[in-house]
Amino acid sequence: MNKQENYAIPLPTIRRFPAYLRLLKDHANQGQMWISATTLAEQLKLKPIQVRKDMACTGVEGKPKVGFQVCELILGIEQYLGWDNTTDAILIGAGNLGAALIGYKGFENNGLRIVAVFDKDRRKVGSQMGGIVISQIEDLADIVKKLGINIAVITVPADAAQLVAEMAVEAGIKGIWNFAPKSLNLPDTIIVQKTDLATSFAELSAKLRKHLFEQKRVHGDDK
Amino acid sequence: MNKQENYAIPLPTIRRFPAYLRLLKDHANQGQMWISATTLAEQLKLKPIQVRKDMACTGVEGKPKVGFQVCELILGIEQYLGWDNTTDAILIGAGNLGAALIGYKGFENNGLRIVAVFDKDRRKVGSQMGGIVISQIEDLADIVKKLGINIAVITVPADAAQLVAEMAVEAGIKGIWNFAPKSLNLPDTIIVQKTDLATSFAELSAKLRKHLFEQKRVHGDDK
DNA sequence: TAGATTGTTAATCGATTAACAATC
DNA sequence: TAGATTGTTAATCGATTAACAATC
Repeated sequence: MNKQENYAIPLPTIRRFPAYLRLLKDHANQGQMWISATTLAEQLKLKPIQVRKDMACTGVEGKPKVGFQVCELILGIEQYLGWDNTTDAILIGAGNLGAALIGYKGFENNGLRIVAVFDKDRRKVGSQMGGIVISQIEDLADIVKKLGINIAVITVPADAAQLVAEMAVEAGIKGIWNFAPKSLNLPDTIIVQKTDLATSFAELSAKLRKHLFEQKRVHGDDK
Repeated sequence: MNKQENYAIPLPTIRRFPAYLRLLKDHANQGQMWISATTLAEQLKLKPIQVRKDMACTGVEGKPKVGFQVCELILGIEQYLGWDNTTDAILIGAGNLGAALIGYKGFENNGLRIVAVFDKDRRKVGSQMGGIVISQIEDLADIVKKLGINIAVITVPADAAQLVAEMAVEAGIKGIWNFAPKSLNLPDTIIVQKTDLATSFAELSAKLRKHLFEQKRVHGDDK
């Protein structure tokens, strides 16, 4: 058992892992063997001490004056996230967002493979999306059970989200990645992760507002 | 000047604002005039005290025993985020993700209106995406300046992100919403908000891992 | 009125940052 | 060796949670 399995890694650290991973892979591709926390921090606009703390969570040890072994860090992060193995998942909702996600190159890097796509629109059923034939939603339970799928990605409109989520859970799905702007009401045993585009835009809006406000003050329009 | 302009609202609170907003609008549509923090908390799986603290940030005051006026809260949040007025923006990268975002109904609700779309692929130029004609990227500066646009949404592949971001900044863009999985290197004066799909998936992966680990322990497979 | 709910003040919790000895 | 970098321990900062008086 790894040391870090006992103590939960802070959520902010987990959120930074993917950015580290991409950067580390870039460096690995360029043949770089070692990298320091200082360098990583600079390229991601973080503080070196924070990078060192984050790297400590992976269990990988660095060498003073040299830094960390790039490959070790990559493996450490991938192992922690379970991205070293591929996990099969289904996608529900063959709209624009679903298409974008399937086409999104990142999926492969994150160890997620969409093996079935569902849509309630009969006209879409039978056609392909990213090389995967779209199935009718009535077949969801059968396919999930047959393939032993645990994860569902939900990209249906908000008003359909709760219903398809319940269908997925009924079929045996354990984890849901929800892109619908709707809070899902499911048993506690189901892991739900929401990705809300509006949340991110709210952050931008707040930053812009603050920025404009501060500019105003500097220009003396205010007190 | 509003009281809350002086003190920054916590980022976690800002991140929760969009979910509150959607729920409040649902209630408003159903003709509900008042709502308590307790009810909001229940529906979003938060604690009542947290909702009260968040609502306090909007400057809206509630009535003991009754709760908050739904419309007031909606206006309070929208005003803070600047979502009560429409802001024009451009979108760079007419791929699947760009199409999904333009089609995404949420944009209108968030006061963001895409008025121009750019792509470097000449074959796409001239065709439409969500009712907007795609322009060649060479015209970006002219259009941004002519329309006085401040915000750019970037949905190009990772390796093109830095370049188009620099073009946008050069043209006068002040805020960037970056969907490309690449850390942008821009002047401090530019507000950059990234939306990283892998970040969200990393959270789900960590939760699943923890869940599996705890299940294992319960079943006694591990000390 | 009684009880639910608000808003405020204080306590707790957790993440970030600082300081510094250890080390290659 | 000297200096850059690590890892650890302590301090700081900020958000969440608890407690409780005020109130409709």
